This record gives sequence, structure tokens and C-alpha cells, in this order.
Amino acid sequence: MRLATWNVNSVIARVPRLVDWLGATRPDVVCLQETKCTADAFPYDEVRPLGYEVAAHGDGRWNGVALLSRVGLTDVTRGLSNEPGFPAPEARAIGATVGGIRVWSLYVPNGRALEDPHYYYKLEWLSALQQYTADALAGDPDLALALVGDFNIAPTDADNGDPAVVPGFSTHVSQPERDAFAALESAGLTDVVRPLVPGGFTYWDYKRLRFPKNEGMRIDFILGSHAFSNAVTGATIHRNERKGEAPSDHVPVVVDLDLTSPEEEDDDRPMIFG
DNA sequence: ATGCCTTCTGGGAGAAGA
Repeated sequence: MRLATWNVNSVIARVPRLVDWLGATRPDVVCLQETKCTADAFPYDEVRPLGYEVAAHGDGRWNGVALLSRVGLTDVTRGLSNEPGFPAPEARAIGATVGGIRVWSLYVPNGRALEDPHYYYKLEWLSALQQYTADALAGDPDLALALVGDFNIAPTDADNGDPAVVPGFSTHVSQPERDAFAALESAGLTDVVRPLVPGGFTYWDYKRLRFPKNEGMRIDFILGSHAFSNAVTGATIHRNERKGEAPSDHVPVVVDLDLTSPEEEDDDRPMIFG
């Protein structure tokens, strides 16, 4: 199974690129963020012919998340049960069961500026996500759970190549944000891409030649429980999607999984005859 | 330590993003 995440910065504006990329990459599951449209306005007719079921969650002008799947799409949940709002809850989380995985497409609040009300909203939102994760894995430690999307946090200094993002002055690199990211890992999740792709960014600001100068940030992640992480066989960051006509400012992140069940794995054990 | 880019709405100029 191939699973991907992509902050498309308007799914309607990105339809030509999205359709081309889906055809070339053939992911089974896609988590989209910043769709910037209501669920009614999602471009279903452009995506369904490629074989995908679609679940969308949108506010309209801002935010918006969606899930595409060719391996089933059931038990769709829009929003986290304990999700804070700004002031009302926003369309930043959609979950579903796809191909045996509980997957969430997530768009973590930006934070805007240190000490801004939106910054505290971001931290509260991340706390709610951590609580959900802890509860979900406490209920089923072997759950194949994946938190996928734009976390708006650069967990390490190496993940920040943007000279405008300065520790001590900027969001995305503050210790409370990094602590919140680490808390997700402490709750039982691991970044499944980093061991396979140790370096590289997933976002470059549109302005100031950030992409040509490769002054980007790594802020889009695929975090998995052990049942998910153990199945990962490969990972790629599709840097070329930042090139060409009308790109998003983020690029897709992709993982390949071998979700062979333990029973089937048993069949691969050496046989002893006689 | 910002909004010289992009998107959206609304039918302008402004908000938001990271």
C-alpha cells in the first residue's frame, strides 16, 4: 500500500497538478490539507474517475482537509472529539479507516506569532491531538494508527532552512511546539519518513526565491504507531512538485507499506519437513 | 524578524499563510 500526504494550498487551484500527480504516483491513500473549500465544493468529479473514494471536511475559504482512498473508506470522523476552536472548531482533522489503518489527515494551526492567541490555540490543538492518540493506543496498543499532514512544526534545527524563521522570535521552532511534537512521539508514534529520508524540506515559501535557494522547512510528517511503522518499506519526498506551473508551497510525502498480516507472515517462516 | 507571493472572497482590498 502507498500512502501520501500533501498540503495542496487550495485543492481547486491544484486540480491539474493533483490529477497528474495521482496518475503518476498511484497512491492508495492520500491525505490532503488546506483544501480551502467546503465539502460540497470539493472537485469529486476530477478525483473519482481515478478510482478514489473521497471524504472531505471544509470551512470554505480557509483550512480544509480530505482523504482519498482506493482501499476502502469507512468510519469517517470529522474533527477531533476534544478539538479546541478559534473560537469555533475549524476543518483541520478528518479520520477514517482505510485498508486496515486508522488514518488522520491533519492541518495543525499555524500559530501566527509567539504569544499570539493563535499560538496558544495551536498548542491546545496539539494537546488535544496528543490526548486522542494516547487514548486510542491505550484502547488498542496494536492499532495501526497514522497521524498524517502539515504539523506546522520544524522538530529540529536542521528542519528549518528559512532565514526568516528564527528561534526565539518565530513560531514553528519554539520549544513548546517542539515539546508538543515530542509528546506525540511519547504517546506511541514515530516519524516513519525520517529514518528513510534523513534530510530535505517539504515546504518552501513562495517569496524571496526560497525554493531556488532551497531555504525551506520540513513540517509535513507521517507519524505511525508501531503496527503502522513496522509495515513501512519505503519513503520519498516529492521535491519536484515544487517546480513548474502553479505549484503548492508544500510537496507530497509518500510512504510504502507492506501490511501483510501476522498470519500470512507465519506462512513465510522456513518450513521443516520430515 | 517582515508578508515583494499565492489564494480566497467578492466584485476591493484585505486576510491568511509559516
